[in-house]
Amino acid sequence: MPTLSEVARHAGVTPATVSNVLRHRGRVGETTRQRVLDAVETLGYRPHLAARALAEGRAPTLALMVSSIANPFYPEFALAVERAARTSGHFVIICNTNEDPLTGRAYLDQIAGTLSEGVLVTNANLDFADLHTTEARGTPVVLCMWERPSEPPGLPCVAVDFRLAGELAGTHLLELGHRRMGAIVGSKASGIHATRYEGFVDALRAAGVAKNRVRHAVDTIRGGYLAARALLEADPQLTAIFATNDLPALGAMHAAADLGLCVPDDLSVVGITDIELARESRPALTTVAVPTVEAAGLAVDLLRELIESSYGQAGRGTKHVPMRISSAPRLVVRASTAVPRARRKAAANAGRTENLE
Amino acid sequence: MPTLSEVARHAGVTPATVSNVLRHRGRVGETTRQRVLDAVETLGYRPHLAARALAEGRAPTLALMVSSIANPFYPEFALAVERAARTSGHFVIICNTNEDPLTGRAYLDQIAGTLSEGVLVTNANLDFADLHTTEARGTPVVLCMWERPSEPPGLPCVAVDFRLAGELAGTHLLELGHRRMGAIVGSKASGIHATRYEGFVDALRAAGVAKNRVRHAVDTIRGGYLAARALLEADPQLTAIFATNDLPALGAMHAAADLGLCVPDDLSVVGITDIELARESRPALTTVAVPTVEAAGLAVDLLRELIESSYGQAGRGTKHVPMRISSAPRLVVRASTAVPRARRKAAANAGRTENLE
DNA sequence: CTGAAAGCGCTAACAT
DNA sequence: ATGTTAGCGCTTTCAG
Repeated sequence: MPTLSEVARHAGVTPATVSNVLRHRGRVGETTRQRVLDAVETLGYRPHLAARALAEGRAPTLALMVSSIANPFYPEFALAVERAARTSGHFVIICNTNEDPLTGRAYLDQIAGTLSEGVLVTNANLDFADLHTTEARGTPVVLCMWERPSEPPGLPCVAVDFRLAGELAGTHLLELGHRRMGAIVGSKASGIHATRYEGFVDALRAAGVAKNRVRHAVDTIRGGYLAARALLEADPQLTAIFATNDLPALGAMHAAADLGLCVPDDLSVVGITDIELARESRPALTTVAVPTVEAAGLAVDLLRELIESSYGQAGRGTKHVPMRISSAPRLVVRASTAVPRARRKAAANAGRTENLE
Repeated sequence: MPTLSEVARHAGVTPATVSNVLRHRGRVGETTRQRVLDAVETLGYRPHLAARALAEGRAPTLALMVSSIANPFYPEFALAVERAARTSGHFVIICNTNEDPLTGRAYLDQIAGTLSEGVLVTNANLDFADLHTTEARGTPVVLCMWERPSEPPGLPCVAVDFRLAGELAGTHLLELGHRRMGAIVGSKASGIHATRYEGFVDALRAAGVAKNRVRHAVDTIRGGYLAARALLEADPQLTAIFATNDLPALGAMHAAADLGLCVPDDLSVVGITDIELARESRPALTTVAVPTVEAAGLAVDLLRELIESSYGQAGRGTKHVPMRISSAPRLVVRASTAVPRARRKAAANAGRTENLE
């Protein structure tokens, strides 16, 4: 592979000049510029990114920490992150922590600041102390999906109002006439979904509805399935189930099917996130859409800014921790929610009565 | 961040020695070794990967080219790749081509050999010429999921016998008694699924069954849905549908549902791959499982070997192109396939008759 | 067993 | 407008 100096020699200039024309820095005469470009072309020169990284003191990569890329939310998010990262010439290294804080730490220790100039963190179950450490070492970190805009974490982040998401789900169910509902709260270990559930409960409480059973579950279709079955067996009168994530919501639909319940007529189901699968399920899942792509963009932008401003390096301690807030989640009504059957009958009767009048 | 020399100074030795103890190279006295280790510990030294990459002439990353990480197969594969890569100290940079050869080329041009010492390629719709170019420039490339073990491509690869996968699917349907089947062939553009379909057709042909309608589709649930509807509308007598991938197969199930057909009683559906969703669908999808994790492991191993042997750099042209073959795909019977209804009735009648005798 | 020295390919002040 | 000169942090012969 040709190097800068070879190109320089070929063009009859010095490496510095070549570097300048390539990076649009400094002033370079038009003729030499052309000569250099030609040399680059004929030699097929490509800058050596590792060398450049060393010289610049910054590698053109971002580390994206995820718990497991196999969870369908992450790929969608990762794709958005990659798109955003490319616009600033960054590559993304994908780091699966598998929910293991030690794996996460190992990643941070190895690449933060040495191969990546920034770290993006999703709910990867990382140790916050480790994140602070890497930040203290000079590598900016941003949390990509903070759940509580009202309670900033100690780290730069992009917050999404997940409490509102839960509330919207609850309100929707309430408006349809549901009064007896179940809730499936995912990610028990990390407790990260608590906020969503709070929002849901708030909605019910505001409406004076107290009937609400909860069940924790792992954040998968299967987890939701199991939780929903338990919920439905404990209280067969439930007319609706809210899940803090789409995957468990999908599982709840399966559980309903297995119990001979028809969704949405016998049981309404609503989730949160709006992953692609939500659109593709049968019936299509009503869910509260979270601005994933937007959040990814905001996160990358924020990280980029922190990098430029060398956040963390300078006056540590006194600076305020930036937080960006994404646009609000919004309800997407599809086919998995409806007026509960009992109500519908009542409404039908009412209608008939009216007709008779 | 502390550097090697700082550690050296702190330990009263030279950088070379520190490097040696850290990399278990060269002979170092036990006492100095300990001293160095202590210094590393107290200073919190972490090797600068970019610097090391430059000095060693090789960056510790692998580029994984995928068409779109949002397609659920890729995350599963990517996860396996990352796991395998880590065992040799490699990080993985995820490169979404979005099916665009130009994007793919841009990635290759930028990072191959400059930030990544190897490239892993899935069906990312890359230009083979570009791959050959990067190989010629000295960066090993391996194709991760070559579909025809009998026809090696010109590049190192891991092959999976996808013809057999199609055949297994066909045979399964045949054995259940299906005679009138439809096929959904995905990824028309790249033609990559043709082999799977061939296998399917071979099976039918061998059984003397010619009834088989084909339809091409994009490789998504929606694509499968559309194709299945078209198939079923064109020939309502179809008792089974084979799809060259799980996603379209899932879509076919939805189409059946919308047409009032019960899977598997009215229509059997079988796919290929066995992505996680196949286990989670309702009914669970019968499919031909492909050894994804194994293939990922083989691909990383192969790539690693090529890197060690500096394949491509030395005696170009005369070498033979290595190919690894994964274990065979195998049928996983779940709930989406069954004996066709007509047959079942016949069998029932036969049974009754026998009983009467 | 350890140190000295050169250099990986590039960038960045500073000179000219 | 271009050239000079130092490194970036690490590895790696080759001496001692």
